[in-house]
Amino acid sequence: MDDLTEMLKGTLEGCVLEIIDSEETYGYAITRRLNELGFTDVVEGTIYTILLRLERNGLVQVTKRPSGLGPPRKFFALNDAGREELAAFWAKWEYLSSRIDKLKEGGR
Amino acid sequence: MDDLTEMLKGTLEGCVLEIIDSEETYGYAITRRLNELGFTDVVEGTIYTILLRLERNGLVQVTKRPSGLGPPRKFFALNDAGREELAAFWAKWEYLSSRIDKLKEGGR
DNA sequence: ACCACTACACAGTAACACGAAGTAGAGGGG
DNA sequence: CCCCTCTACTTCGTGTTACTGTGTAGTGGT
Repeated sequence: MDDLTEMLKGTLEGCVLEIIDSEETYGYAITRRLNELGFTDVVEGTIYTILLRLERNGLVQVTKRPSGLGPPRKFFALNDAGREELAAFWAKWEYLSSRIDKLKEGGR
Repeated sequence: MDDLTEMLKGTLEGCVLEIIDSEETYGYAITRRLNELGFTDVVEGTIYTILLRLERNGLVQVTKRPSGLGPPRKFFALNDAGREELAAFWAKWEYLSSRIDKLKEGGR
């Protein structure tokens, strides 16, 4: 699938929140997971900027743990604010995708 | 619905293409149509920049016609390139929304 | 004269995903 | 022993996009 970057704006962060919510995990693994899920072109740099943003906005709790096969990992878990943000994201997605699908079906 | 602007990036242009494809129309009317369809916060300034972009990218054919109740209108119609772009947009939307819905259903 | 509605244009802003480069740790092959 | 690969995180700069604000202009109503 060719360039999805513009369409991902605003949704990729929500996807990251969802993944973190389903399991405490770290940047590199999140990137791999997204690649598996069909977001094939998402690269680490993108995810790390999102994770730093989440941290800066106080939506996640961060724990550093040694890895065994590389540098230590920064594990992320959602806090209450993060779960609220995730719920808000899904509400928006629901709203937007329903409108767009309706538009696609020919309008009214 | 609170701020959808980030999520609209990449999709709003496609919505405009779809509206133009369904009927030759002009900026002000497109804005009103989008507002009706639930994109309540979309304003004219946004649509005009999109229309200028479409024109610059050679996706539309433009015709100026007098209005009768205001300044002349610039009517937009898709050309072949525009219809191709629209098809590509829907393909991307289909792809992305299916992946995100799958992620929402709990992943795998 | 003033206001409301229609209609378009344009300069500036903020947010976001991405690319590129770098740092660092662990393990394996020649 | 050095190089390469894979894991893992960071940071700076870039391009695209939607939005905001402001301005212009035409028509009709009060």
